Parts: sequence; C-alpha cells; structure tokens
Amino acid sequence: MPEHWLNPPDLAAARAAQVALAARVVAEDAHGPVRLLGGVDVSNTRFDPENRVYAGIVVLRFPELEVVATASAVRRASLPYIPGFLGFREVPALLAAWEQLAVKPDLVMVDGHGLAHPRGLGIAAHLGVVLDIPSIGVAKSRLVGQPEAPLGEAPGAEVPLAWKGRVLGTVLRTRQRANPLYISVGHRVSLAGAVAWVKRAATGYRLPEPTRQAHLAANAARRAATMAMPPLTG
DNA sequence: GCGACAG
DNA sequence: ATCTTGTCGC
Repeated sequence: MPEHWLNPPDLAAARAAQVALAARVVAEDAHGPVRLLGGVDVSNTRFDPENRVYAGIVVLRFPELEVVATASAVRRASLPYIPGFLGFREVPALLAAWEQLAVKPDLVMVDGHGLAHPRGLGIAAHLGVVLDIPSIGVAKSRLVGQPEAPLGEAPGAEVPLAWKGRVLGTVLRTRQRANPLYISVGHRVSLAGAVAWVKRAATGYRLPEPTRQAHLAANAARRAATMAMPPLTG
C-alpha cells in the first residue's frame, strides 16, 4: 500500500490518492455472514497544538448488539480538518486502534460518509479499502448532494441522496424529530445492504448502536488521556 | 468571484 | 469535533 494513501505530501497528492482508492471501492454485497458489527469514531480535543486525534472502535455481537470488544489509539493528525479530506486526518489513528482489537468485526459502520463524497472516497470508503473490509458510511450531516424528495417524519423514512444526477446514498430518519442520517456505501456493501444494516442496528437513538458506542469509546479515550495529563503550574 | 463545506 | 447544566417537549 502506497504511503501517500495515508499520509500524502500535499492536497494535490491527497486528491490523487482518493481517486486511486475510489477506483477500488466495491459497491456490492461482498461479505460473509455478519455476526460481529463494528463501529468506529474519532474524538478531537479543541485548541490542541499537538493535533491529537483519539480513535475508538467497538465490536458488537449481532443481533444482540452487545459490546464484546473495544480498542482505542491516539495519533497526531498530519492535517487540520478540511472538508473532503477527513480520511487522511482520522484513518491513521483508526488503523492503530484496529490493530489493538482482539477480535475483528465482519462489517464496520463509520462516523462519516462513504461514497457520498466529491471524489467517492469519504472516510468510510477510505478505511474500508485500506483494510479491505466491509464498511458503511453513517454521517450526521451532508457533504454533497440533496434529498430527492421531502423526508417523512416517521422513523424508518428514507429518500435517495442525489448529486449531479447520481444517487450517492440514502437520507434515513432513525428517530422522530431528530435530524436524519446520511447512509452511503463504504466498501464491499451495496447501498440497499448498508441501509438495511443500519436499520438492523437501530435501537431508538439517532445513531445506530455501533457508531453510538464508538463515539462513547472515543470520548472516553480522550478524557482518560486528558485527565492523566499533569496539571499546569506557575 | 461567491457560497458550501463529513468530523 | 469541542466548550457545558439544566431544561423544555414529546
């Protein structure tokens, strides 16, 4: 795997890497039975001169949705947050956490977009292709595209997310009176399959359990590290 | 040139 | 993403 797929020298190289990686995305259900669902997320500390990012990964048994494994890792981000280049900022830390995982999941839900990205390589697709594992993008807001029609207010309501005449994902309402989620293919999963998995992992909260638990894990890792820091004196 | 812009 | 407790509404 080319080094610049994770740490490009500049944005031009990052852009080229995304195009190359996007060509490797498999938008079809190419995976075995899913007994273990994974959830990944990253937490940031604001005003941190060191640009540290805390990655959290959780593994849940399906269909029970009980957490059976957790892992976390801290890395210094090589880039600030730039819309469209989130993967380069968070994937390295996620890979470090992945290595710490005692048991690997059969499919992972990522906090962010997959194919619903300007170059078809949101963080979910980025992570999926680099690890070559089934992945799904579960974003809380849109990056590109617009809903093709008004979204129903009932949980389960969904509408295609279109951009430039193409359907890149699905806008899905998982909870009444809560903003919808933006689901898209990450890798080795079809859009229909991605939406189905998110629904199967829904528990009444806005976020599906894998991503919800990953968010908690990432925050826990950050707080633990922060509280371990020696107090400033003088 | 201007506005939009995952986490 | 993050700063932050209680509070209003379903």
